[in-house]
Amino acid sequence: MPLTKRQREILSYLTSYTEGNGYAPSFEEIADAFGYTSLATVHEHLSNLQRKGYIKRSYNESRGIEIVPTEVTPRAIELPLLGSVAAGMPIEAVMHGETLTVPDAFIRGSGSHYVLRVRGNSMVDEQIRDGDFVVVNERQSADNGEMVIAMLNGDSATVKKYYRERDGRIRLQPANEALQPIYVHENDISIQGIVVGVLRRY
Amino acid sequence: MPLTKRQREILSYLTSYTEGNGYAPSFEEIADAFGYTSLATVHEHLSNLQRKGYIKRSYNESRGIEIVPTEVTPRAIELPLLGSVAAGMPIEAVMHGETLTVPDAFIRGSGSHYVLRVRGNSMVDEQIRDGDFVVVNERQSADNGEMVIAMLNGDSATVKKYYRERDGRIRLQPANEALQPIYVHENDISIQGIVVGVLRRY
DNA sequence: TTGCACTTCGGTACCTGTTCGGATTATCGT
DNA sequence: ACGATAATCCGAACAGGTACCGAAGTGCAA
Repeated sequence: MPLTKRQREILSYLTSYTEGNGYAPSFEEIADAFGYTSLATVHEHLSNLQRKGYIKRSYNESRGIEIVPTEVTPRAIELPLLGSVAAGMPIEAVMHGETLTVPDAFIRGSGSHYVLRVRGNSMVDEQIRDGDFVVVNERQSADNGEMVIAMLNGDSATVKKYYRERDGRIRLQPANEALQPIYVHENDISIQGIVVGVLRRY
Repeated sequence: MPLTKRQREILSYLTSYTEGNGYAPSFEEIADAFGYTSLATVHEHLSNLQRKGYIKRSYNESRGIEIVPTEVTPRAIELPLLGSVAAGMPIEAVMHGETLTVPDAFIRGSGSHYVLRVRGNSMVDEQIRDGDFVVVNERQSADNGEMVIAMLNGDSATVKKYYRERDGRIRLQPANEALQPIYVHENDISIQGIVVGVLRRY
């Protein structure tokens, strides 16, 4: 049940008053706040709000207005689960339309996003383990220290930390003491995106 | 039921207006936005949108347009963010109605769930770091090896791995080489829930 | 029982949506 | 290519709500 402009104003006055004082305003206070000279006007508005289900009222009770909590629409986005990525392994073929729902707080500004499943333990020291899902923001470039999805020679995708060194040399640093960093020239690498979030299910 | 170009334009105007103002636009506002000189045009478009099931309208009611929730509603749940938990620290007071949206794949069967923010590095060896969000399934008991939110002596909540040893003795194992396990009797501990998921934002 | 706070009643101006007849321009099946 | 159907638009008359008022009524509690 949608509200009119006035009704929305009144409702927001009710919520802010109730939130600030711990109890609902009286009819007279509402009338004052909106410049009404008749309480009948207040009564009518409240009746309409009640009819539309935004508040509940108890008959003839002073300050007997209760705001019905509006059910919040969960803000989330379905992102495609494009495949798996591991040290030295290519991104597997697109899985048949699988998706993962991700809180929208994970999406980073513009650009498209997708989800990959991490295979292997090359990033354990960055607290990413085998089987974790990483949310990737699609990009062609990265800043130092960011975690990137990088493709080498066009056929081998990995997740690594990105460090630009001198003369166009790039260091791809695994986060696992047992593994060595990879050094490549910037022409031999293509950044697929950067990791902006991690999800893990037990 | 597909929409025409014009209908889609109108529908997107409706959603953005409604989202921004908290109430639907009036016919006149719609007419202004699209340069119509007759409200009958607006009326007809809205009738078509209603016939195709994209909006609902109440007869003769001011701003009585309701947008029907779109096709693929992302499957997610808003869980309350109850506070922080750290080694040896109590769960902080309930934060004022903060929530975090979580993919519904994270919820475990029955029982209520909530979210806590992890403070400290007691679980780094389990790939949980300072600042991560853990999804907790509310429970009174746990199985060996599960990660639990445990409260000791009624005032100190921690996240640890749970191991039941003999004679009712419980070992709460941190996942950090630098920290020692805690041994308690099962009577001195209350399980708050078990960790079923981890979320991290970079 | 007295007063305060909410309720009901009648009434008005205006705003907003509805309906109808009509016209032009796509769109689509045959 | 053709005719039917739907979409897009207009203007004007109509109908019903919204937003307000003042005054009298009612229920509850001090």
